[in-house]
Amino acid sequence: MASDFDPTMCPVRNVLDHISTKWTPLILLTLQSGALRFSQLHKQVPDISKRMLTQSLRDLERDGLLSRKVFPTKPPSVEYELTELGLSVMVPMGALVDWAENNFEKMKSARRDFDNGMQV
Amino acid sequence: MASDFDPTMCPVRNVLDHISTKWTPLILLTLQSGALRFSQLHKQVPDISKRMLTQSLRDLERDGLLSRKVFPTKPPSVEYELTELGLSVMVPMGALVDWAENNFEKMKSARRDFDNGMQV
DNA sequence: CCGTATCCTAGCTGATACTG
DNA sequence: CAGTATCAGCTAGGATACGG
Repeated sequence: MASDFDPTMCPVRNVLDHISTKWTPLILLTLQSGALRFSQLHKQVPDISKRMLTQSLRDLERDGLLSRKVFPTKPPSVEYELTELGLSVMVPMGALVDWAENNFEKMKSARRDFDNGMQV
Repeated sequence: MASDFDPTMCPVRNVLDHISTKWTPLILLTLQSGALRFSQLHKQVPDISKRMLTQSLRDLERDGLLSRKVFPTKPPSVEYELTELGLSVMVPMGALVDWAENNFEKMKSARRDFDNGMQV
């Protein structure tokens, strides 16, 4: 039953795995307002390391969600910008973010109740 | 700069971390059509282990996204069902799933191009 | 300024066996 | 049927140092 299932063929799993990593949503969200350079992103996405920022940006570029433009200035500068595909994913993801902001308190109180042994 | 940021205070991070685990979206999606028993879920969510199913269900229950009802029959049966909060998150998440299904091919071809060295 | 390379650890995850 | 317990492997992620 389960063995005839190939995870790489499942769009839901496959896509969600790529946009639901620790940093990906925050990066996409930050770039939604417009193109940013590496150092700007590093400042605006709290607590991310350069290593993870680079890796996440590469993954997103690979998936066609953002573009990377290198300006051969001195010192070099690199700009990241959402592609059409990247902008399009921000519609549903934006809705999810809105949900998160609107229902965070409900989840917190549900957790409090559960932890206090309210489960019947 | 980054040190004045508390991840537990960030709704986006906090909520997304909980609904974007490996199994959570699939479980929510499966329960969207109605209540299911543990064994039914185990069959319908491909490749999940009992261990992970139990753990994911507990987390979702703790966050108030689903309810757990035990029927003291012999042998016991347990039903899981989305709460109002769980149903409400399926609106944006359903949109994301739709996006995933509609844009999976685009992502795959973007990846192919990238891997073939098309990056300028 | 924009990365890469290397090492290292925490915790997620699966496999397996057992219980009420 | 619906879990729990235990153990081991893997890998995402962080710290640090270095390079173009």
